Amino acid sequence: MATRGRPRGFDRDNALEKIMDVFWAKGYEAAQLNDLTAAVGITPPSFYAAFGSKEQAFREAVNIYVANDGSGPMRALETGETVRQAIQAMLLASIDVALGAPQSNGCLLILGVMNCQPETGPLYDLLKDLRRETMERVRARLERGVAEGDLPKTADAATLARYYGAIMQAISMQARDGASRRDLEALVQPSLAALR
Amino acid sequence: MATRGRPRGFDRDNALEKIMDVFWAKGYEAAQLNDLTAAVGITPPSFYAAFGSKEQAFREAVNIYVANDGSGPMRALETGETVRQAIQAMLLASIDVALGAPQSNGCLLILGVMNCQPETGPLYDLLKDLRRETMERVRARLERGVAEGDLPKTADAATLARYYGAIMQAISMQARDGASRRDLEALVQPSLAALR
DNA sequence: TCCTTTCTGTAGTCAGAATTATATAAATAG
DNA sequence: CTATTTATATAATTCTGACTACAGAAAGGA
Repeated sequence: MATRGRPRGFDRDNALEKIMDVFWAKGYEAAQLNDLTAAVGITPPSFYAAFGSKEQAFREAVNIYVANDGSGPMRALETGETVRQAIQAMLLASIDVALGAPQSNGCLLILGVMNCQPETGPLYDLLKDLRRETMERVRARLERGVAEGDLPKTADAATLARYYGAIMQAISMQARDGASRRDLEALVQPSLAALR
Repeated sequence: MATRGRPRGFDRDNALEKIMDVFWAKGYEAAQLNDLTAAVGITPPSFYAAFGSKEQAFREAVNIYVANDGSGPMRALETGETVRQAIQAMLLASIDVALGAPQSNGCLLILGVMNCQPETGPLYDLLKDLRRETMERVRARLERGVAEGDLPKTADAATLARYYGAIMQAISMQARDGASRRDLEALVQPSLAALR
């Protein structure tokens, strides 16, 4: 059962990378099909044959983003001896992600779908769920910190997890507003004061 | 030189309030002319005769937002004996604003124009400038705190101002994501730890 | 009263953007 | 070689959403 029919004239994975870059740079709604097809170097019918629709392409792009470019902060969270080191590493990795965006700045999961168009609701929810997952992983790490004695028994892991989720969102927003690496790194120390 | 011609059939200021509510709830791009005219109860030609264009209407809406609904945090900043009290009052006022939005949630200045459509660039910059102004007022208050001995001489007012600007942005984002008042208020205490 | 001015309602125009119909090209299976 | 299958390119189609032409209505001024 070899491949039948005319073979695809481009590499699908490679194309998906480029599509993700466009979504990352512009967000879902501002990324026009034009931009997507131009970035890959294909025409609309090829795009639809390969990815189904703009929305499905976005979902796939989010998947590879989570697996690759966007995975730094969550990996950093598992490094370090203490909670404080882990959180700090996560925040610094968030800054890397925010400044590493292709054109614009900020994290795809945070800024990819902001508008409240009725039709983009499902994609907004998709990203919102991923943000919630992120917060839960942070909470798990904080709870471990409490268990290991890094944090006092009275520390509220859920509250602090929400707090550091907020800091990461703010990093992306300020990166979008043009903040420099130095500006963003200056947010880290103040935010770590909450761990005392 | 009394008024000439047929008088307008609606109250312009009242209409502008309703227009602002729609922009606040949906953001600039998601707010369709349909929504705006329906909220006021007028037809498109009346809208254009009174406000010029969607963009100009948005600019006017931002103006009255800054003057009225959105003014709470900056007024709160001037209250309180200590810097800490002032900042805390400002953050709590931000929560009021974020939760007081008509339908959706969050601050108009923070979430009103998120997309990077080329044509919305000027409006994005308009809001970005207002956010920068906010940060500068916070910095001025922090500098006063240093002068008055509320904060150590070594405190970096610019960094802390950026930090509290970030917290307010995060409050709006989390409100948009459905956070409750309790959730948002839980962000305040951790963020105040940076003032020690 | 008649003219000028300005607003209002109906019903469009116009541009932009996602998606697709049709014909053609490039591969495998028989 | 022919048929079948799948991809591609050109050129629509379709829909949405900002904006407006035109005719009629409501005021003031001569």
